[in-house]
Amino acid sequence: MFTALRNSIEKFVQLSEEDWQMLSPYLEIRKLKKHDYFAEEGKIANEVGFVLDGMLRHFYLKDGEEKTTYFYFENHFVSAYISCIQKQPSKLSIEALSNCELIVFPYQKMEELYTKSMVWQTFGRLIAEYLAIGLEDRMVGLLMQSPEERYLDLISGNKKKIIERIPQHYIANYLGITPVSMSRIRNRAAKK
Amino acid sequence: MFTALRNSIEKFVQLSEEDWQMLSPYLEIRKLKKHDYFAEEGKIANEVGFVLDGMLRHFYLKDGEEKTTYFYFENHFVSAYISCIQKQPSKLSIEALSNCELIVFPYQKMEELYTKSMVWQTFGRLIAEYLAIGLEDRMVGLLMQSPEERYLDLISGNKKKIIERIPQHYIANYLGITPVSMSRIRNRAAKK
DNA sequence: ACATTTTATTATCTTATGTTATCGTTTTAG
DNA sequence: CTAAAACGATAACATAAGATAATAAAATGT
Repeated sequence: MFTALRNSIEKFVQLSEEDWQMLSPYLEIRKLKKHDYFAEEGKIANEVGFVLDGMLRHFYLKDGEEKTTYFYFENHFVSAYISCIQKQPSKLSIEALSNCELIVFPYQKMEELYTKSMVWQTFGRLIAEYLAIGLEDRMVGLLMQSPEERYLDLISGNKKKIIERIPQHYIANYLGITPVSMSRIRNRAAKK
Repeated sequence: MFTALRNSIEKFVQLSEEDWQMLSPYLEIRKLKKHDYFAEEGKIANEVGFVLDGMLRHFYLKDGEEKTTYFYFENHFVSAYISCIQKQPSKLSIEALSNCELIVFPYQKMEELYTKSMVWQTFGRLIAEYLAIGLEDRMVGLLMQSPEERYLDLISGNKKKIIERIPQHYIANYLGITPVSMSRIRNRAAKK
């Protein structure tokens, strides 16, 4: 039932049966319809999800405009993690881009596990480190590459699937450019 | 002697005398002269530093050019942390911008403490979370703000000190623009 | 199946940025 | 102290990106 989640956790730490039992009673399945929200700006988030099926985006509001800055896919965690950690109202919203099936558990429970078990505390550290590594990578791309380089990197590489399944104006946001500009980049790239 | 470090650690976790004794034997003072390196691209980093005095920058190489993307100041940790975590050759170098005095300890020792003590494991998690929060913030700025907005944010706010102590072309790198462009932004801003 | 909404491309115009180079000024190193 | 290097401002030009609008195509909901 929850084996996909367990497998993903075990990429970080090895779980004894006992460890797993500490978490599993608090897992539940949640289905989201396209356009449903998993987290909302202004609310303090306290849930962690794991995507069994579907995809989601997270976005910030600036001057009334939605700026999509991240996507979530199958077999990955999804959460307004920063809001959970800081216990501050979330600055971002998370919306389902398709019908989704998630495993959900309360972040509060996670924190409880941190204090009860060294294995879970370690997991918490490794997840945060993993997050930081991803963010650093992304930031370096934004600082050191041109929009065109970022686009070309995205459509090659292992994230090719991203570009195929997601509306382009969201991708444009993700790359830090306007949809119009991205369309031009695509045009230029196609001619080469 | 090492109280500044201990105070900074205790902003994250409370240390018993015993906890502190686990780390303190491995601390040493290191002095760097301006232009000395604390970490070098291509080498696997395994040191964490704490800045007692001075400042440093970290930079990546792109097409033979140095791109400065972060600065380190007094009372903050400095490390090629990603390289330590991943045990992969560092993609960045860290250079002293002035003569510096650091407290240094091996990251390996940190990892050892993680396994030996829940307090230190917790500290490891909180540090990584803190890092992730900072990176997320920075990334959002890069994605959603114009260079000019980023510059204005930088010179207001609590990081004002940054701009005053650091050569402008490094700041320009940090903001993701060229020194020339930043000079123009300064010019425009001054006229208002 | 159809009307509506969303999405992507293209064109035009404006503006900001990158690139390269020059020129004082300041800082640095020996 | 002096020569060399680093630094910051500015100019000129080319390029790319933002803003806006029009249009066509695709996806969506009823």
